[in-house]
Amino acid sequence: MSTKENILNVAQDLIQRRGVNGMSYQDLADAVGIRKASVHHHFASKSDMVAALLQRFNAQFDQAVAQIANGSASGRTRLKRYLDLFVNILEGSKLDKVCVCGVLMAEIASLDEQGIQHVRDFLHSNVQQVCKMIDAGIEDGSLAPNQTVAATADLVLATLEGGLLMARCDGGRKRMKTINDRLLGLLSSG
Amino acid sequence: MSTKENILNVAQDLIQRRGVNGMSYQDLADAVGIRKASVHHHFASKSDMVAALLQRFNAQFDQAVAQIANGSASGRTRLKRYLDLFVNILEGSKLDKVCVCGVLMAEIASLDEQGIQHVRDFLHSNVQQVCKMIDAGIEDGSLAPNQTVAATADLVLATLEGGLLMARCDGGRKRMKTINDRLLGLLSSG
DNA sequence: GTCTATATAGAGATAGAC
DNA sequence: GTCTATCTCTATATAGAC
Repeated sequence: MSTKENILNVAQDLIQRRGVNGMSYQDLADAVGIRKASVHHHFASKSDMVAALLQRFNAQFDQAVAQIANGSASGRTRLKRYLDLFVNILEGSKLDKVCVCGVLMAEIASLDEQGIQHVRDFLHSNVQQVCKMIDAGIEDGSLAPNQTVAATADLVLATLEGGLLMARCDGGRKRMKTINDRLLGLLSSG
Repeated sequence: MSTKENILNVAQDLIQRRGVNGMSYQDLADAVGIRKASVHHHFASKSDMVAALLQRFNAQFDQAVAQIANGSASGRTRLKRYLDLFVNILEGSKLDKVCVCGVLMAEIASLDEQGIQHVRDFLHSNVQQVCKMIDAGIEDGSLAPNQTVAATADLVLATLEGGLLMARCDGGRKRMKTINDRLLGLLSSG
């Protein structure tokens, strides 16, 4: 793995645990095993680094979500798998991880326009994909029909982002699963 | 208003907009119109200040919530009023505010044990009160019966905290209202 | 691509005068 | 209770040698 990728991996982990403002070039250098100046060689400024990280994260996450959204399972099953994506961000560690974009939404004032746009892209892309899953679920009868699919998708994403923060703070993976089960129950048919 | 209260007011505003790590004693001093050393006179350390702020915030919020939860309106109406409490955190300004505890959940790694406990207290207290509203709604028939009231209350809080972050990032108050309407619709009877 | 060294700025915090 | 002055540490960032 290249040093550049290595830096991004460490940066993502630290951001998910501590936030952008809680992570420094020194932290990155220490974790990767190089010097601060070497980190600057790969990413001239911190906002450059955050932008590169978000671009990569969005691409990776989009791919995982697309695989679920375009699957052949029922809409409900696809949605369940999507919810599990977020549960699996929590590893059960002491200072656990949450969604990258969840953290950055809370620190949005520290981002430049490019960073903010990446976070907005994450939201937009995810809402769109969740809409597709819900549409499929209504079509195949596994999810309850409703005239507000976009609002429902927004609700799903809000619950996931907020649920992760809550679960990390108190209750862990178990609490996150409980919230997701309840959400899926409310959206299911029958 | 005392200088101490003044500092807390400014601190709360800044934390809601920028986060704890995005706010400094210098920012507070500038906004209040005193010097950094004077801020330290009132709150020796930053974590002292955050603890005092959270204690005050929880007490104020608890009171507002209790007034709603103990009201005579239907459970559904009480829940609606509770959701509106969160909508009203957003003022429609450029860099808008979100829930204090929503921000701190994202920055939980920067808090000491006392601060973390205050955030947990916020969650616990709010979940409890939402449970009361849901119970009342089931009793009076305005909300749909379910065997998982605690999980539903968790879902409500997760949606509110995540919804605020999303709405501030993109869509504003309108988006927050849409999410809350959808949530209330899913929980309502009939 | 990595290093040492340094510049510059800001952070949280303290001492002591008024 | 507020001030000036200062301490110490850490932050982002750059210059230039290897």
